[in-house]
Amino acid sequence: MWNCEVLSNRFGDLIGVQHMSGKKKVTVITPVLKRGSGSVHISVAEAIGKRIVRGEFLPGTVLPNEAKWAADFKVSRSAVREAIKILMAKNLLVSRPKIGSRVEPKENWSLLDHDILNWYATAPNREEFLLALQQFRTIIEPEAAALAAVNHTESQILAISEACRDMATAPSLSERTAADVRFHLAILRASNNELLIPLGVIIDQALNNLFVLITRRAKDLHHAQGLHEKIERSIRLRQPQAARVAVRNLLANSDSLIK
Amino acid sequence: MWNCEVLSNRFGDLIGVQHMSGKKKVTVITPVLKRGSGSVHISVAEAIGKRIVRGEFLPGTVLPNEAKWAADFKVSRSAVREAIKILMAKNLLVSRPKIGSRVEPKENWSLLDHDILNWYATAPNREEFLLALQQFRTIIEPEAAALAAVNHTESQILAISEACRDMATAPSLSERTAADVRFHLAILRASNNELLIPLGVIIDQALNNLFVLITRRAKDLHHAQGLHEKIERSIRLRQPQAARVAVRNLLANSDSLIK
DNA sequence: CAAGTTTTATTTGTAGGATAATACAGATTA
DNA sequence: TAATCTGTATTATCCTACAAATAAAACTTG
Repeated sequence: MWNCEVLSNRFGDLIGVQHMSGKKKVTVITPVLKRGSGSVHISVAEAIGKRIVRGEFLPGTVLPNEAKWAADFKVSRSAVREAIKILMAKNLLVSRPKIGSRVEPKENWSLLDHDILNWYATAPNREEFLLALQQFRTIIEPEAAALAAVNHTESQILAISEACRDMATAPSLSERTAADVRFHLAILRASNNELLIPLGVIIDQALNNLFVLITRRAKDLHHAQGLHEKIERSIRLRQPQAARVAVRNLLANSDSLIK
Repeated sequence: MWNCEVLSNRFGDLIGVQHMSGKKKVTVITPVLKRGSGSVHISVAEAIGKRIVRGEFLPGTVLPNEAKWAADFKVSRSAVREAIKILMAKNLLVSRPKIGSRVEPKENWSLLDHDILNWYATAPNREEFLLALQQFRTIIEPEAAALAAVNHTESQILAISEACRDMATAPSLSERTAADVRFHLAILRASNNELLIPLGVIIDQALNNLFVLITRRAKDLHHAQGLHEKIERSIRLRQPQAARVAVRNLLANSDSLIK
């Protein structure tokens, strides 16, 4: 008689089923596919991708072959192949005939990809990850704001100002966070350097991971709002240096909330 | 009687076949697949991806359906589907039943992806693109160098110094460029912020597009070498501010070569 | 025995067909 | 008119079969 325990992490998604026989714990974990949301190949890509990103398959190792994934997940080989193509496109692995799919060195991963960041956020080293995110923001955002102060168009500054107002009037914390993200993305767009725009995923990720830490005290929220408005005004008045400084102040403020 | 003209761009890859009947030029361009290099689905993804990136299918429009692509390229529908999954993974499009594959707004594209960057480099607006690349570098690289000056490990500074020496002793211009790329990537790694590493594709792209513009005069090369060595020394001696300034000088120098 | 050569086995790559699910558009009905 | 049903086009999924590539084993041959 087998005794099965369903494993799940603190984020609530299923990791697998651990089989036990008496006291002997069998190490084989049968992966379980989270069905229902989206199509099958997306779910498979997510399942395999998460396991790679979490370090279950180290760079250089070859994954089980397509037939095995298909059997494990109880899906067709085609679905597995499409999933693997997705992971290939994100440079998590390369696959060659007879060899199989080999996990690429971490350097090649498209870490700035929306999905990979999400998978990464569920990985063990969360604090370290959050600090890297914030450090990245302090590199990008002051300069983006300075560029926005110089280059923004009329409609772009309108978007920034509107997001800033939405932050002030947001009824809930989650809506405030959404407006916050909109605010920073609007600044990236207003920089009018299209290469900066993909970095929005970093901001999105950071703010949505940070907002649980943000203190709900009205005083702090009011202070943060003032910092945002200072950024908005500097950009609107086309003062790049002031914008740079204002963004640095804001980021220093949220950094202080982490530590 | 039909008169066909094979179209190719200045990079030598085939774009399509333009059919002509007398003086009436038919606008339909039959896509041609560049076979031979890599697998079919990769080629298909590249062919479709390039056409999207070049603006042939504007954001919001739906692509021809899978059966049509399969017929046009004379490949199986499975191959087309795998190609489309690749483009989905890079956020160029979303595909849903009954709707088809719709091109995503440009904002969502993973522009920092290696492949997309390459496809982008073959698009019409090259000069603009190069300027955006260089602007991006001036945002990232000074700060990366400053971080590297603070955080680098022993082996990391060794890699930087070695690449710097390789630049000086490189026998050919292409080898010099390769060492140049290695140098800047080594600095990104030495920053020890893993989110910065994916930005290496920007540097790679910039340098490999720039090197055709670089004057071959020995004096200029010697000057550039001095600028690189100044960066190397500042990082090695753990002087972040000096490193920042040195990188800015280098980038200003290469900017002057463009204009 | 050593070194190269051929064969074999394993895995991904490609093809094409069958069926299901989905979502929009238009017809039908209350 | 409004709600519901039905048709239809398209992707989603699954399946089977075969092709191509290549690592490893078996086999020559000097």
